[in-house]
Amino acid sequence: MSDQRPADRYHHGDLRNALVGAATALAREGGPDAVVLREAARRAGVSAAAAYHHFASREDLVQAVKQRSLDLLTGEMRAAMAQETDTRAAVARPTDTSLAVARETAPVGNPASRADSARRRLRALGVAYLRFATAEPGLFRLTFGPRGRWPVAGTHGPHHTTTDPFRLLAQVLDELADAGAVPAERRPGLEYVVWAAVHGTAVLCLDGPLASADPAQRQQIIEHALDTIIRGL
Amino acid sequence: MSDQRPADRYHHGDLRNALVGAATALAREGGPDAVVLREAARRAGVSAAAAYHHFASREDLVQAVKQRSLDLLTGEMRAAMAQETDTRAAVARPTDTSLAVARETAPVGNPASRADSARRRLRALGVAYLRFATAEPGLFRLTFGPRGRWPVAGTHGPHHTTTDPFRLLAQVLDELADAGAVPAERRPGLEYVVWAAVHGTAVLCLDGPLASADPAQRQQIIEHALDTIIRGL
DNA sequence: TGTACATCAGTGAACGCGCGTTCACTGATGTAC
DNA sequence: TGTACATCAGTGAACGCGCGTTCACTGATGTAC
Repeated sequence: MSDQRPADRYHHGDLRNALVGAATALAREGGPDAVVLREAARRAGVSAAAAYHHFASREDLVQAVKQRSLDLLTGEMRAAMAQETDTRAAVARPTDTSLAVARETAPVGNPASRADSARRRLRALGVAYLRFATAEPGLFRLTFGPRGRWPVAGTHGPHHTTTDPFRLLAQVLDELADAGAVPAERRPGLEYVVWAAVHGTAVLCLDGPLASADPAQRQQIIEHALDTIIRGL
Repeated sequence: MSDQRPADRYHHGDLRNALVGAATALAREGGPDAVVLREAARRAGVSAAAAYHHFASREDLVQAVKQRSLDLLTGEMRAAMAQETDTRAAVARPTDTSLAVARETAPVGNPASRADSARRRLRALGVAYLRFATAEPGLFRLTFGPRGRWPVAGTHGPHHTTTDPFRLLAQVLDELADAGAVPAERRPGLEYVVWAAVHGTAVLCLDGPLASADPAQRQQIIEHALDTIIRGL
């Protein structure tokens, strides 16, 4: 799937997408500062001015890239969580292959096993987040830099108008609280605490002292961090 | 103390310092991208070319700002820790006003009280780090951005050739391990785990979803995060 | 104490760069009749 | 089915911007004799 326009056509047909694609590639290669409108247009095989029929400004284009990047992360986190849910469900009910999210299948088993399974899912979410960060450092820095596109909680009730990764995290923490693995008084705001710890680990791996560590050591720290967070709940 | 050169003098006398000072002010005001060599020279009352007698390049100047910023953070963390040490020492020995760092006065009291006091110091370090981040977001982003000036552990033995904040953290964690509050097998790499959690909290407060939260809520999350980390050790 | 001179730390003008953005335009498309 | 025309999505040249950096230079300083 090339973003390049076919040479024989005057109209591109899907230029907006092509520009976002090219800009995303730029971000992937060089992070936030590498997202250059003129270069994205060049890669799409189009004049720079053409971009202004689709975006009000460079910033507008960058926003679109951030959104696309966040969508990618969301997809991976959903997949990681669904897989963990499947695994668990498969143990209990071998024939169930549904992709239903955790909440719908959670109230199964005794509290201890429910807590265990929620902890596994929480860990899977963290692993997915960190995998994305290390696999796509450019996109990660763009999405979570200053004026980034952070997932945010909605203001209208729980699990409503909420961007997905945040919602997934909230869901798992609710399960842990329901199973008694997190005292009720500690539940409020816990999303931010867990997120901060995982995000900080990503930053240390990408830009911090762990950037120059060898992958094995990095992986060890990641495990250590996830263990510590879960233990601290 | 103005960085501006006295109008009647041709030679500045302390231009290098003045440039770093002006550049630091720029970083304070606008973060990494705001550190513009020409503007720093302007503020120092000097031509842009003059800067090249003191720095090889803009990047060189930026490095100096990063170092200065890290020194500021180091100072605040040392102070926070010394104060917590003093408080503790004052309880035990009211007349002792020395600024000796914790390690030198640590082996006092039973393990439980030593652990408690180390936990208080760990918390104080975290609070100081977060206070710096929120008080100086521009410097913080510069110092801990990509290609930042991260404190790093030295390679020659423990607590050797180590930048200070890292060393302080390692010290407190050693105390906790000595007091039995951290199982020995979990001690290696724990600096990075704790640092990641605290750093992530800072990022969420500066650039993330907590940036738009009111200070009271932010403070609450901070306390929650520190509690969770310490509990998870 | 005075003078010649090397050295250091400034000046100001200029360069090239690549960017975001605007402009008047033109080619292609599709719809009304 | 053909034609007029509005609309949309491109072009390419140009603009201004502020930056980092270089250059040949000059004023101030301090040291050797």
